[in-house]
Amino acid sequence: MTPAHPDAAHPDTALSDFLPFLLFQAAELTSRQFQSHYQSRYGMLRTEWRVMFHLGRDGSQTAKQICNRASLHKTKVSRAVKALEEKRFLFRQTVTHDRRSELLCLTKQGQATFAKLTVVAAEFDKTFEHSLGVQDHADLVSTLRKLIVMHQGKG
Amino acid sequence: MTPAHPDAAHPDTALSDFLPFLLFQAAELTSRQFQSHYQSRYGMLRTEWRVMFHLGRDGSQTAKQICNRASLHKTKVSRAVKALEEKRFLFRQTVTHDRRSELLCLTKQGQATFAKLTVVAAEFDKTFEHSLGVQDHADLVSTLRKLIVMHQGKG
DNA sequence: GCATAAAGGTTACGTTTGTAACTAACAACG
DNA sequence: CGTTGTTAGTTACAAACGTAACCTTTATGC
Repeated sequence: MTPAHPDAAHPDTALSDFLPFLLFQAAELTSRQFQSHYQSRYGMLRTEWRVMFHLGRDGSQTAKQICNRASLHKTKVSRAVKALEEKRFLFRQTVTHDRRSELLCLTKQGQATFAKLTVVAAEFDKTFEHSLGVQDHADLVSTLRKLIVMHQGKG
Repeated sequence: MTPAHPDAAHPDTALSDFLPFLLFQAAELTSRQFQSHYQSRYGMLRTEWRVMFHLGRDGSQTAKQICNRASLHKTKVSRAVKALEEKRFLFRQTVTHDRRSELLCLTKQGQATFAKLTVVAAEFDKTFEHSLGVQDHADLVSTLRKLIVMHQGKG
């Protein structure tokens, strides 16, 4: 249909693909497909769902911890927390020994919503396992984890 | 250091991780690290570099084709093209048989910049190959390509 | 041919984002 | 203690983004 490489110079050193682009594209396409589940039903934004996921999975924690674990910028987290708070999905609990940071906790409603979304997310994840195969899916997750750890803290 | 899972309910069905998040995190961390190469030296934005990459790799093509191949929204591409044009990295060529779309072509300067950036990108990609191992790196690329193809056109 | 619909792009507008500056609380050191 | 520096988090502002509306040009139906 589309003629490939109409006028590109293709030396042997050419880059057939750039990993960051592939990652971005895969992330974007898969994220978009799941978006409707939290956006239309609960009015949540992507970052809000991400923050909720971390709170639901790892339990109450400070904003800073979420930043580190999810590689999210602190202003992004700050705004998502505010939004989730206004929607009564989480509340803040002051930590006695350090009043700079607050412990973020899911409310009953937040926990319930997390539970529902997690079920859908797990099903969504299953579709990857199904289409890629269990082994390739596991390998992908494992490799991505390595990549993330390696690039953590490199600014 | 940080106590894990202070108060999370963890049934067997719990989702240990969500693939879209892993993809996003990996994409974000790796993209950010490469950003300086095109941003500080050439004043390019991420989407501009992406558009230039596609033009350099696959040759002159229309905006629509870039949208499809890179999974980028048409307004994003439109703005990136405009910016690249103003920086004299590309020019537009009207296609005789269909005056709605224009063929986007890299200028000499654009080609030169692409060539330089591609070398750095290839080196950057090599670091992945080195840290993950050749086989795992190849598997990752292959799996990501499958994922992308599968989710292409699912809106 | 003329009306209608659809495709390729651009523009307008409101929302989201990132950078930088800021506040408040703690830590270190004299 | 008091000064200085650092950390957690918020806010201000400008840049970038997505949705929807728009303008052209091409395709379709009659």
